[in-house]
Amino acid sequence: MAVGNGGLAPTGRRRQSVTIKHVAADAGVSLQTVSRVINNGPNVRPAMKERVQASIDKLGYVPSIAAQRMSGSRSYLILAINDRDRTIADWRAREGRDWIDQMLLGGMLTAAERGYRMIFELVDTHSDHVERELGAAIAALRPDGIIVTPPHSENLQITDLLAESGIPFARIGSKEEGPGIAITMGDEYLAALATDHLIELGHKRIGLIAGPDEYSLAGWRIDGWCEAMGRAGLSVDGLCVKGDFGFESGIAAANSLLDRPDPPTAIIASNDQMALATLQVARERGLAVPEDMSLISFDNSPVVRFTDPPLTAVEQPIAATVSRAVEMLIDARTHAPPAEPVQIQGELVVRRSTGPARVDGR
Amino acid sequence: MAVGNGGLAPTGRRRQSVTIKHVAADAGVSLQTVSRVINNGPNVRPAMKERVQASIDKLGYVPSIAAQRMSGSRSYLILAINDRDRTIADWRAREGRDWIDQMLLGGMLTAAERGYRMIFELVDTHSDHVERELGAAIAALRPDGIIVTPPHSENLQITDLLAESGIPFARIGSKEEGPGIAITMGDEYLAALATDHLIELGHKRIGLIAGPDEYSLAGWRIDGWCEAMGRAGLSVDGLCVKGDFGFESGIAAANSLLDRPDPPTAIIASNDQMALATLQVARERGLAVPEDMSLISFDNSPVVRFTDPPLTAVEQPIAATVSRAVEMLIDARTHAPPAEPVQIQGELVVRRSTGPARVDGR
DNA sequence: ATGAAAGCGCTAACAT
DNA sequence: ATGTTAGCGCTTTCAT
Repeated sequence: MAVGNGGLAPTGRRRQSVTIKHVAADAGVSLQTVSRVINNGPNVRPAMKERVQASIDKLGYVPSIAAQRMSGSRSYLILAINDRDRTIADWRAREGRDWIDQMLLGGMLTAAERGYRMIFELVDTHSDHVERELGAAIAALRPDGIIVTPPHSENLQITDLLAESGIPFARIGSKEEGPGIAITMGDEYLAALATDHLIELGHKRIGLIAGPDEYSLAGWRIDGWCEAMGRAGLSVDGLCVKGDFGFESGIAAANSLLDRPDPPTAIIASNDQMALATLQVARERGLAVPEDMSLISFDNSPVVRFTDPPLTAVEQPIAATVSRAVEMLIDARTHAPPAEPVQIQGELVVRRSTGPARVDGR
Repeated sequence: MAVGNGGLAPTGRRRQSVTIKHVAADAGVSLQTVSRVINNGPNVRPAMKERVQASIDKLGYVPSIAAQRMSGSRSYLILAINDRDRTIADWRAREGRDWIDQMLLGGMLTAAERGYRMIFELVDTHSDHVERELGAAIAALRPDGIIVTPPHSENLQITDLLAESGIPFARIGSKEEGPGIAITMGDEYLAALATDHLIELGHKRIGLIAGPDEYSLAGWRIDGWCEAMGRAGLSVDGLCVKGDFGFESGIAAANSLLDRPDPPTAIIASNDQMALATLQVARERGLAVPEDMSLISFDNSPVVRFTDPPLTAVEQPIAATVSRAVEMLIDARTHAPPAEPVQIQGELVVRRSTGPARVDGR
């Protein structure tokens, strides 16, 4: 017979079995005191607190988050917003991109530690009803914090709406000034890191397949690559081609790079899909990787470990980033969040798609 | 006064901007009538309904789910429970298992269509505080439906607790009688299908690497294989070895199968991890796949498309299953859910790891 | 077919 | 340091 339900006749409508009232009655105190204990409020004598806690434990009482929300306090909900089309496309493709997984788990575990839960919501970016969709989610849930990812995190229509809602929010993949906590994964540094790795291997012509302008992080990766090339005194002329993060665009970009009279001996692709495409192009052209051409990928989703050869890749620490975002969002109640963009550092995972440049320079 | 935050002074505590009251005032009706319109209740004249709906649209009103929950109605929340250790291990490993992704998206999209949201929760199976963990989640959220996956779906401690809570729940991967909606993915049929595929290719000795007894579905897969072998007049003697769904156990199982004086010419592994292990063992032994040995995997997670060769695999329709579960759970308010186990059919995806048996029988 | 009143479980504001 | 009161936004009685 479970705990709780103590004196309650099982006849009535089945509402919440054990409420704050039961606890108050059991401990012989007022509702308020119980509430204070639950919320670690001040002005409770240790002895009192202990007694109430004992009743809570005994009855197995857990506060209803709906009721907590109602009375003007927290909802204990963190909302994570992702782009609908992109998320569904990835999901359908089943090609092993696991950023939703990483977001969910990174966020969920951290949230759980603090008594919060995460809810995911898909929202169309390119749509005149963004406001309605997002506004509805906010109104329905009234979350205590919201996490937005690219491209939403750079969509002014969205960030303005969030700012107006008064709910703390984190912009992942954005370093713009403005409302909300900006968090990045050090794209510029990582691109430079990847480039340096290739330079150390003796490569002189290092191509970059960039992402679309719509994403600022695509630009930061270009910056990092340019910076590292410049530092080494290497030219970047004609070595940067834009893709759209899709496989097909990667094919085109890789071909355009390799069609040059003086083709790169190494290529950095700004995401896994375009790297996979580049790998295929190399194979079609009879170029061995890494003997004839080195390749580095961005994202490091699981699939790049299973290609032949496994790809050297820049790891995007998505779980850690979302986890940190959740923490800052929860803390925003009490401490003011950092005004400067927060950076969660990724790293380069060296595998077998990168090797020394050929001495003949080809 | 007050569309949105329009007239609201930013001074006061910021509560829900547009409430049912605003709508009632705007439409010049009682709260009750608005509530009836929201919930598609009876006894509202079409004209009235239209007028209220107009106000709702105009003000952009969205009901607060917390308030809806409070007043004894629905919470519009579906809770999905997964095993903590297994989920975290998969996530950390980043080996491309995507069942969480499939669950989340399959469930989330269907839930969203009906105005519901999904929340994920990790619970330890092997723990004396299952009751506390699960009970706390239920008490805090009061979801309208709960989805449990293996091994939870076959844990009596858990299913009993759920039954007692009075909240509709779905047991995925379980066909036991008892409370809750049982849903399976046709494991027995699928195992037979895989076996038949190999038999048609001329294989006579088809090994099975089974899953642990803890999972009923492991048994169903054995049954399906046995049945197909029997139908074809083939012996199963010594051709079934148990693993635990882990890579290492797959290595051991594959070795044990291939060490036989009369080794199988084809192997079915009960999940992807063990299939990957089998592939590695084959490679180590100099067996070409599929020339020397055919291999079929269960689950069809993204990674098996990227191995060399890509694996023929049984597809587990996780997204469809969870989607169906969500639907039945939501419908449980009105229609009684099916008493018989529901089956969502998977399929066999033929790739390049299966081929004709060698004529010499080796 | 509509409205008024009561109350869900909890916390904020105000006592004491 | 503790208790009392009012009310969050909504749905459920129970009128009319």
